[in-house]
Amino acid sequence: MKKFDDDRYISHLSIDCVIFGYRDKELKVLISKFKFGKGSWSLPGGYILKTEGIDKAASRILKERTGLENIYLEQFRVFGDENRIVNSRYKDTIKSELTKFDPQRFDADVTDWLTSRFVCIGYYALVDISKVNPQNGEFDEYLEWRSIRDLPEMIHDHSEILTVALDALRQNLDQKLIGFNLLPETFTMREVQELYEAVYNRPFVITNFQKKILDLNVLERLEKKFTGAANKAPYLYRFKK
Amino acid sequence: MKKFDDDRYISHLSIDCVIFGYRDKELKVLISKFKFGKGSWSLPGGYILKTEGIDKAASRILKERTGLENIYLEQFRVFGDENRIVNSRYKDTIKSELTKFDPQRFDADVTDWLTSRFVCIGYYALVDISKVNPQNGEFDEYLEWRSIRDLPEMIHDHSEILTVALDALRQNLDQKLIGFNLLPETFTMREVQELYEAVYNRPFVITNFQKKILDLNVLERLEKKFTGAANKAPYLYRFKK
DNA sequence: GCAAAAGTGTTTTTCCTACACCCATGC
DNA sequence: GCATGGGTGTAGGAAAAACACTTTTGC
Repeated sequence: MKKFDDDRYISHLSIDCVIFGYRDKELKVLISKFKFGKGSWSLPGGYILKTEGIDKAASRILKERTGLENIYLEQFRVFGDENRIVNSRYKDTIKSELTKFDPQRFDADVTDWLTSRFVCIGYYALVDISKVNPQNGEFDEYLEWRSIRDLPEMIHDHSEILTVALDALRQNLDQKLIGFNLLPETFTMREVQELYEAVYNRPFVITNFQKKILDLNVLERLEKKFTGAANKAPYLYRFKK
Repeated sequence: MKKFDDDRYISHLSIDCVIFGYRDKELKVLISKFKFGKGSWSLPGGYILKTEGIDKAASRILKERTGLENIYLEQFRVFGDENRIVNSRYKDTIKSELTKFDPQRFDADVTDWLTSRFVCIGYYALVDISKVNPQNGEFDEYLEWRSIRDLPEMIHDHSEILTVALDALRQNLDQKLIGFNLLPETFTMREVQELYEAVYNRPFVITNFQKKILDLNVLERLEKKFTGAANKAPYLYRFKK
């Protein structure tokens, strides 16, 4: 394999993505079992081409891992402490494992570049989890949807990045009406409520929740959904474009 | 003068600061009459040392221009469009004027560096305007406090950055109780109200405003302030630490 | 009919707004 | 006393929360 071409990218600047999905009444995050650094977990990330806008770079990185385009994306914070990588206890392991893995592709220059000081722009993404087909990146052993209530130890400051992303999501979910990006095309009111309960980790009163959401006037009611259960069939809704 | 040492800084990454102050019932921004680029206006900004955290860099840049330390600072957005500098109509003028101004300090390498593509981290700062003693930076002809209702044309995308900063301030003023950073140590309730009116550009009902602020329970009431005016003396307040 | 869940309507509470009123101050 | 602005109390209304009730569905 040919040498990793760090020269195409802006140095010392990276993007990390917190990809949120929703399934089984749980808010989930797509994280990567990292090939290097003792098999720790990491957020999907990447670098910015010298000729590429940062939103474009984030979209590209997401496309690579999820296969999806036009994903809902929000920049939420820059992480730029001078020691965030340099003092990381993963740094040296990663460096030596990279070299061992492929000395052609990762020579000393490249591993220095990869493990140097990085300022990281954090983005979070909201996806319809059923549409995602996770694709390993170059540094991923595999990707996995993990519940936000059951997160493993993560590399560098990625746990902190994730926490800040979740805070930002909680702040924006209501205000910007972005929650529907986590649901399929059509959904019942109960599903919306369960999503909110998963994000905020607290119950809502069903009748008031329904009123609140319908009063927003952003949903259109479709036909009923007959599940075969012995109870009244709920309406399906769709987000108005 | 010796050559501008771009090698100390992370390349393609900059910080711009929107410094808010409050005086004469108006919200003001400290902006710089730029020495180059036809004397346009610009936001105070700077670069990040390779060994320096970004918050630290922002503090340093602010210290240089205002003389103050421990300023309230908030990161609010990254501006990373690939064309934000490259396609700017100011780029070529700035480049040639820099060279003419000091060919030793700004040779071709340096001017290329300075006018290359930059990703810019936006910070806003809140200061007690009476404590600021504006200091020109290397590229400033002079600095000036301008009302947000009377802003000049600005270089590159600095007008947009300013607009986004003001939006972020409006979002956070209430929520994070940061407004008091714009006021002196002690202040009357009316002064708080006038500050809010300046920021949001709308009137508040005085009685209800007072109740709202006092109910936050973050102010302590001090002695009265006798102004010599023929009316009841208002209380002074101080922000509880 | 019955259990389960959906959905609607009503009451209660809380919060916000408007406004009337009293208070301190200097002349 | 009086004009001026500071500060408090209260009534009305809108929005949110709590709760009671009706409807639909499959067995």
